[in-house]
Amino acid sequence: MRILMPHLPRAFFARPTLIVARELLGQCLVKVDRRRRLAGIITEVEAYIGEEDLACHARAGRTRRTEVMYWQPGRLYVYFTYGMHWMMNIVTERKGFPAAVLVRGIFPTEGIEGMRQRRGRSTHLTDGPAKIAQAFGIDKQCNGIDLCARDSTLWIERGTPAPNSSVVTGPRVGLGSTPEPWLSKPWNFSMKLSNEPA
DNA sequence: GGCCCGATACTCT
DNA sequence: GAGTATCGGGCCC
Repeated sequence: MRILMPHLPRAFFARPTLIVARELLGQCLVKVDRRRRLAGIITEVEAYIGEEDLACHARAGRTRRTEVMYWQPGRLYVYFTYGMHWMMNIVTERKGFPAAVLVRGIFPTEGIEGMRQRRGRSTHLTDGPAKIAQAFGIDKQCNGIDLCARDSTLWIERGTPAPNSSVVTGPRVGLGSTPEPWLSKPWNFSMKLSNEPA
C-alpha cells in the first residue's frame, strides 16, 4: 500500500522543540502554488520555547500576534518584522504551550524560476528567514494554516535526515538585547550540505 | 568575503 | 513611543 499523504504527521511536531528543530534539518518544505511545486531542503532552524524564553515572542503571553503559538503543533506561525519582512515558524509541543521553530535557511530544489520571480534576483533565494517567506509567497494570509491538514497547500515532506556529522549548533541570531541565559542558548541548528564549501 | 547603515510598519507598553 | 527572530546596497578588501 502506497503512502497517500506525503506530509509529516502532527506527531512529528508534537515533541520537544529542540528535537523537532534538529530533525527538521534535511526535511523538505513544499508549497503548491498555482499547481506548481515550490520546494527546498531545510538547512537552518531555530527553537523558541515557551513564555520563560525571553527571546520567544510568547514572553509577553498570549496576544493577538502570538495566538497561533498556543494552537496545536503543526500550525504555521507567520509574523511581520522590521517594517517589511515576514518570518515563517512551525508550531511545536502541545496545544496551550507556546513554542515554535523558525525556518532560517533552505536549499531550493523545485520551482526555482518562480522563486527568482518573487525575489527579483537569481541568487540568494532562500538563505535567510525573510527571503524564504518571499520566495515561497508566505505572508499574513498563511498565519495559522495547518501543515498537517489533508487539503493544505503547504507542508513538510520527509527528506534525507541530516547526519550528526553535518549539524552545527550555536546561539540564535538577531536577539539583540535579550538577557542571559536566553541570549546564549545554543538553539540554532544548521547543516552543511555536502556540495557546499566547508 | 566582510562591515555599515537606512528602509519600514507592526506589536505591545 | 520604543523596539524589532532582516535585507540589500555601497563600499572596502
